[in-house]
Amino acid sequence: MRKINENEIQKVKLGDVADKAGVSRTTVSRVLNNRGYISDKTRQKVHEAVELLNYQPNEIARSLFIKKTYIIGLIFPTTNNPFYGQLIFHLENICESLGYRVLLCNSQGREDKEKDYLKMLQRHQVDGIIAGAHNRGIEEYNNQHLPLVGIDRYLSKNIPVVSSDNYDGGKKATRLLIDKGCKQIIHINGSPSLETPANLRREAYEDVMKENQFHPRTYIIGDNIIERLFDENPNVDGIFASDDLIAANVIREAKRRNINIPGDLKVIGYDGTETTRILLPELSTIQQPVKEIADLAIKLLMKQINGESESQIEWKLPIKLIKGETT
Amino acid sequence: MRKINENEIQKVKLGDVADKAGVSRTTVSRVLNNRGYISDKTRQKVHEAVELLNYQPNEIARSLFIKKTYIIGLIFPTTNNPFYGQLIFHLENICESLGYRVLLCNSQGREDKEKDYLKMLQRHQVDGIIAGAHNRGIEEYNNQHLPLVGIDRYLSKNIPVVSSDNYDGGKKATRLLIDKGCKQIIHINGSPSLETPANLRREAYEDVMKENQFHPRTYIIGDNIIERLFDENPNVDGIFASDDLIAANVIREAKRRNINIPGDLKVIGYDGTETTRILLPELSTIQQPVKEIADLAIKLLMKQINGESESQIEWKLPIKLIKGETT
DNA sequence: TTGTAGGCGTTATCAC
DNA sequence: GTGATAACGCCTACAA
Repeated sequence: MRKINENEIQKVKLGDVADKAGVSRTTVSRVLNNRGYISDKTRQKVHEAVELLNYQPNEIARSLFIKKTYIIGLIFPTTNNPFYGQLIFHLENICESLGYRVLLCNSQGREDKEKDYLKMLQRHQVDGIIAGAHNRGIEEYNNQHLPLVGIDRYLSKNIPVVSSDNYDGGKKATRLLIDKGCKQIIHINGSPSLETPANLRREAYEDVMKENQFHPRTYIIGDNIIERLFDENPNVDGIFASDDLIAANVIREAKRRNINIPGDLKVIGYDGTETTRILLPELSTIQQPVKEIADLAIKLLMKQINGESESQIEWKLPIKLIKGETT
Repeated sequence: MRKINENEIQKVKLGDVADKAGVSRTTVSRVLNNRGYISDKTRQKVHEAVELLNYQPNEIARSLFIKKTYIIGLIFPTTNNPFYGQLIFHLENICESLGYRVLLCNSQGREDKEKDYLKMLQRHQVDGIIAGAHNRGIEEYNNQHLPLVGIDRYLSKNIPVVSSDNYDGGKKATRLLIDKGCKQIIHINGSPSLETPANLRREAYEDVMKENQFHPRTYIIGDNIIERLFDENPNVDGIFASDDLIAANVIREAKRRNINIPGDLKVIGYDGTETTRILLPELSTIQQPVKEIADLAIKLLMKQINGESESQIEWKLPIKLIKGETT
């Protein structure tokens, strides 16, 4: 960069390199992009000029011309959550290794924000979007001629969804509680109206309960839900929470009520993120294969970006039961 | 968007809107950017055409012309960490409210990655960068004529740094342990060669220990550090960990060794993120004002972006001591 | 009040 | 091998 005057900074551009090297801009471009025939002498002159001026190509101008930004949009509720934090870490990581950058959007589970983000990402000409926000279906996703992948979230009819095997997770969690002798098992989950594959956790819970002649009872996350659960079910002896943070809250409330875990009450969560494993290692949980989910999501997105076809829509990755000390 | 053939999708552009509305591109641009005088009739015609074609301005082309992208680069070690996850959440949030988007970079504490990211962000013409990666000083930050702010991290001589009042935090943590009767207090911290304000936590610890005629002893994070600490200090009765995750690991190891907390050993962490408060609510800790840090960092960055001057370099925000059940 | 023309920094096509 | 030149989609003087 060189200063024009005290306030304005002028970036070095292709033409400056060309002038310095005594060649045309075309030649510089060719050298930098390894295209066509270039004499070694010219190539070297150009490289020297690039070094000397510390030239950085302007990706904006480049993107405009090649109609590709190498930017992927990520729409998730929030990075302030161990599961999404870990997932986004891997997504960004993989993108980086493929030469893509990542535009981050925290939708906070708000439909209006998600729609705005979707528009914004399109205006910025992202090459694709991976979304996992916990919203109801957003019709805007339907008519996008844009590479799209959902994680744990149905976006639209033909958009691939990657998730852990939620049904299997729900089954294993519920069975563990039953095997451990629980008689009154309650499930806590998000609103079933959010059309997410996580609903399968509830379905599995209900199926397994019925198979075993138990009465399923699901509490929907909301204000004071955990206190209410305990108040209304003084004999509850097993709780399957649909994520680890809820499980932690259950454990705290149980402690407050002097309910012994796992003696009087057994608790199992869902997610099994690295953060949870460190902060609450004793929690029994269903661990999602976060990295594998990220890998697959990117793979499916890249297929779309590269115009390759893929007919499978739903992808379920195996979960792992972690037996801790809370069951 | 309209299809040209089966495979190619052509985006709607300004010219298409102009044609549809029967005006020039200039006029459409003026309407959309609210510039100059436009008759109500024309304005309406344009808006109708925009609706009809579902036109989305191409921000890439726009950025190229106005030489501003409204994109901020964020360089942090990883979103897979409660503190950074929460911090990045707030940073993104505030940016969004100001009309800026965020390009996320997980440097993983690797100097090479951080340098690459820095170049990449410049090629993408970001309007500014906020970095908090845990690296040694990277000289590339010196010669950037680019708005820059560090969080808990000295980037370069004249780049503003925002952090919590680490010295005060270290002081309060150490004092709490002393007040609670601990005699052999050990501190665990990252490498002092990382030039981060977090070093002040150690300094404060050492100062307070000396003031009280105690012998300070700091363990540097590394392999099996916690086991070693316990092996080498069987009488340790107080541990001040420089973050909550380490504190959690200490607690786990103590449990494994049947050391009673807080009876035989008192533990205090640092950060006090929302995630920690949920997963490990009993932990005593020093809570950082994460949202305030984010607010201030963005404010300082925007000042630079808008060319306003600001002479203060170091900014320390007040922490809060949380007395839990581990002390 | 609206349109024409030129340029933002890069790349690709076509000459030479 | 290399160099003009015309895009990419948008915005803003300057004209009309």
